[in-house]
Amino acid sequence: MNKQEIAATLEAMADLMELSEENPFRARSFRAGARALDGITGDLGDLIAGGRLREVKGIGSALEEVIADLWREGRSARHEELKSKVPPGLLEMLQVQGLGPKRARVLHQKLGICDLASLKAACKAGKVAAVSGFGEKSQEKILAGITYLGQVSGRFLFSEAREAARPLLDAVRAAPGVVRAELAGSLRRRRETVKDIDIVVSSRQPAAAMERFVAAAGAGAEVLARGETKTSVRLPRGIQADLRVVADAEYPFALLYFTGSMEHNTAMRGRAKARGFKLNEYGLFRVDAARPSEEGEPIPGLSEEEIFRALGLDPIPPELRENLGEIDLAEAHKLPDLVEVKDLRGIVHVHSVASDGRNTLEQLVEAARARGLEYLALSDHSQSAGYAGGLKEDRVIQQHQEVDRLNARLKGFRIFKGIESDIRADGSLDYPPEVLDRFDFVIASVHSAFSLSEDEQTRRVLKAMQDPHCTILGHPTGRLLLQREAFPLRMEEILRAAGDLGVIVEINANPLRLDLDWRWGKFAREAKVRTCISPDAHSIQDFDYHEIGVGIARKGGFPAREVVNTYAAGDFEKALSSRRA
DNA sequence: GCCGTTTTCGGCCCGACTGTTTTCAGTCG
Repeated sequence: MNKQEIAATLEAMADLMELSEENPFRARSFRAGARALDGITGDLGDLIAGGRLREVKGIGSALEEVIADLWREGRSARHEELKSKVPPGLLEMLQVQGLGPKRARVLHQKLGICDLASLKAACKAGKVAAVSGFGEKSQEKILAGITYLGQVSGRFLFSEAREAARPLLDAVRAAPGVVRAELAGSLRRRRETVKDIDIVVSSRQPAAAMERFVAAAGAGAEVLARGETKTSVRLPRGIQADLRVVADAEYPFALLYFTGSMEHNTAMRGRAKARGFKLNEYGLFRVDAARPSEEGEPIPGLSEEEIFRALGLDPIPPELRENLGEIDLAEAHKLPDLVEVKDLRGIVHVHSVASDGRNTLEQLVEAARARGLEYLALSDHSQSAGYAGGLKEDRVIQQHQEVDRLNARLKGFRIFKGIESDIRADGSLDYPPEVLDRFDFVIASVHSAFSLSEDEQTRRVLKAMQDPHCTILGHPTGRLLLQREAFPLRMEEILRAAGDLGVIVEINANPLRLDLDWRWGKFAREAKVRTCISPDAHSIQDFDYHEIGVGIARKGGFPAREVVNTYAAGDFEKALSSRRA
């Protein structure tokens, strides 16, 4: 098994432990172990062989043994034993919202329910409502949860979620009594995909804010919960949106709490506790050591930044609040500088209607200018991308004439002539050299043969980068998980080669972003890789993906030595040409 | 099961909401 598979197995084992009513803290340890495994840099095999796995915080002797077994044998006796105690279908039942291990177990014992299918049948037959501890409402909720599971995979693209969130946030901000309101959660952290929309608001009239929120969600939305401080709705397109209302004095604490990942928050609370505080979404309290059970003295008037400082930390930007090492960096005053929206000068990797984009070149230029950008690096699909209306040579020439006309007319804005050239299965680019010579830059991307082995895929990409025309390596770790465009690649090798060759590597909407940042960050810095933040935009709306790169790429070298689209147009052009020189 | 500027034993983040109860357990984030 590889590292990811082992982590997933540990999570499954934790579920199984909860289903079989083992010590809940043991289950928690397995979950922590899965996360710890995820955060390991370097080769897991080396750690295991060297007997150094136990040095990883959160992994002790029991987990070490299980992980080593899974790594070497692909199985663990402990896992087999757990599985033998629990019917396999019970695991999938935990995915149903509102159904946890305790109640899943009750249903199994009382009704013999052992999977989603039998659960659905029992609900329809009204048997679930008759079980003690359940009722009509529970039964309905479970049924709705099963239906929902079948409809939605559960995660949404950043741009889609942000678009859905905007009217909700606007409506809440306009509600009477509202002081402050902001997006929180994974949207504020700018994850490429998010599970739900979180909005935090401070208001003197909570009910009014809830009212506006529900109204803005529209008639097609389903209200999932509505209390005094929290309202949850499911929007018609399936995204859940949560609104939390707090008093204004509590706002920074609520924003902090609802922005961080669960792991980050847990770590922050643990840190607060270790320092004699209690941290929750309402405040930071100084705990009296003599009377630890009492509420404690709240520390008034802190901003979000000051909360970090009170805990001995530099303020951690939302994009980093994932508990992947940022707390240690903040303590050591070593947080990296992040690229901000205002740092971006140009937009790279954009498709127009000439291939499979939805906007004309003029529209794209206007949208880029409206965002204050100074240049646009145009890259329609190349000729072998028949599925996407890729450009044959004659259309390339035609497009270049159009770009020349526009550039002559535009003041203070520049369009660069590029192409997203398919990397063929054999690693070659799909135009002859004399055509590739016509472009200011060439993005080489994989769009086919995703099922090649990691070894074959790596060799293929390495070969494409050898071509002197290759300026930029397009979305090297797969474009989007949701579009199933992902492929295995040995990233360290790729980054090293890119550094040596002067090839710019795209960072764009990418489910492996954190791997790039944290796990390979040190390596990439050593390899001196240049990157560009790319939205791989197929429409003006996709420009939002540009902002996913914000907070990722580091100024002056983490993970990249340079982020080329933070440069002015002239320097960007030099960065492009430095490859061919 | 893991961990230790409280501890090698005894803790382990914490609060809201729901549905089912008549004071609370389960679930979620």
